[in-house]
Amino acid sequence: MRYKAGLETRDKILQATRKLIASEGMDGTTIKAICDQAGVLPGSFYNLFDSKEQAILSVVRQAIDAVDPDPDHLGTDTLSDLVEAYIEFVTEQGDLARVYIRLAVSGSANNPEIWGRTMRHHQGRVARFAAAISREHPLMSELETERRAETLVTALNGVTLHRVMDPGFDVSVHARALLTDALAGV
Amino acid sequence: MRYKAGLETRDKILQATRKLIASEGMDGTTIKAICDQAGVLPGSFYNLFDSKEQAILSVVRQAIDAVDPDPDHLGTDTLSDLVEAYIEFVTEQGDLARVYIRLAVSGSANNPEIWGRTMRHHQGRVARFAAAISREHPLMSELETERRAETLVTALNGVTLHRVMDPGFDVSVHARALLTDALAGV
DNA sequence: CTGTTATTTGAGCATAGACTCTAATTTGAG
DNA sequence: CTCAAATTAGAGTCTATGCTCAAATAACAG
Repeated sequence: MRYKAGLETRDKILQATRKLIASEGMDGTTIKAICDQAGVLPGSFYNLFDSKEQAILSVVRQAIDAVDPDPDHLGTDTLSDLVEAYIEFVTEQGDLARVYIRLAVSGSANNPEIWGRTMRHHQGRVARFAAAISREHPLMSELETERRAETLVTALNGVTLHRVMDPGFDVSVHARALLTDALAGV
Repeated sequence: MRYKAGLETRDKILQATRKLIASEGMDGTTIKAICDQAGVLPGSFYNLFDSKEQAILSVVRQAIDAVDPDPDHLGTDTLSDLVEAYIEFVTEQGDLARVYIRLAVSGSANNPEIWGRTMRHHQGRVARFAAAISREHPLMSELETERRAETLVTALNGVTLHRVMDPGFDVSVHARALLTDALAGV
């Protein structure tokens, strides 16, 4: 892939794949469906991707990146910043949020590649949350900080999980409540 | 199906289906895999079930029933009882917990039957949690009670979601933390 | 323009999956 | 024991899916 046309086609295919994973799931996303949606024929698909799995992995990477735009930036985010960023991700990028949740369930089950990625991402995320908590509560033990961060991150994913099922579910209310509760007793 | 042999075969098939959904997911669960695992041939399967979907739905029902053994019993459970029961379910019945989480993601997406069941179950569960909160905090407004119940139930599902990915994840610690936090600021 | 390389086309292959059918076997009520 | 009904066996059908390939077309560096 070196010409402009190829790059555009690649993009159309990835968009189609993303939309399909979000609506049909990983297994329900077929080559035919991707090609129809992208307005492309199988030959073109296989000119740009080695396999269906490769296209799916690209979308998986997009989703993970979208959750945590800058995972190494152990910066000055407050816990509230992190939660608000997550709320925005879930509400503004519905398709990617769906992909993100499906990752954990369908993807991780039988694909070690996806499982590894997801777990590493989760750990990084917990570390980031823990750092924020630690900044706001310097006296809290490291163990306690870590535990609170992990509880919060998994709980937030639960909220997203429910949102994926029920589009009317108000993510922001429940996510903010989790944030408040998480540090209420400190 | 009226003879004893048929009932036993039916049972073997459902066990196999349950195990397979837990390990491979709904789409990964094929007739051949079910039959191999159950030690049965396709002809027997279709003598007892109309379709693959019917077998899956039976297991789905099992999973939902196992989460909330007695959903109409708006009894005297405390919130802690409910959380502990859920912890036990997740840790003691790993396969069904996996099925339960997959329900929400893979199942609900394209199967209105499963989606409806899951949503109804969720509502019932939230109501049960809300009733327990209300009993323990009679002065709390109904709206607030409901919201706290819903946050807690979805957060607990998030903990289960993570446990499904990482068997080493300590459900009880995080679930109990959610319980404590949920009412810490009251 | 030209020639090389990238891209697209679309028919086609191989495999796997859901499900069917008929003949044989087993069950158990009377 | 008997016989109708239930169950099992297992080969076979049909469709969908992932992927390939050779030929035709488009892109673009020089």
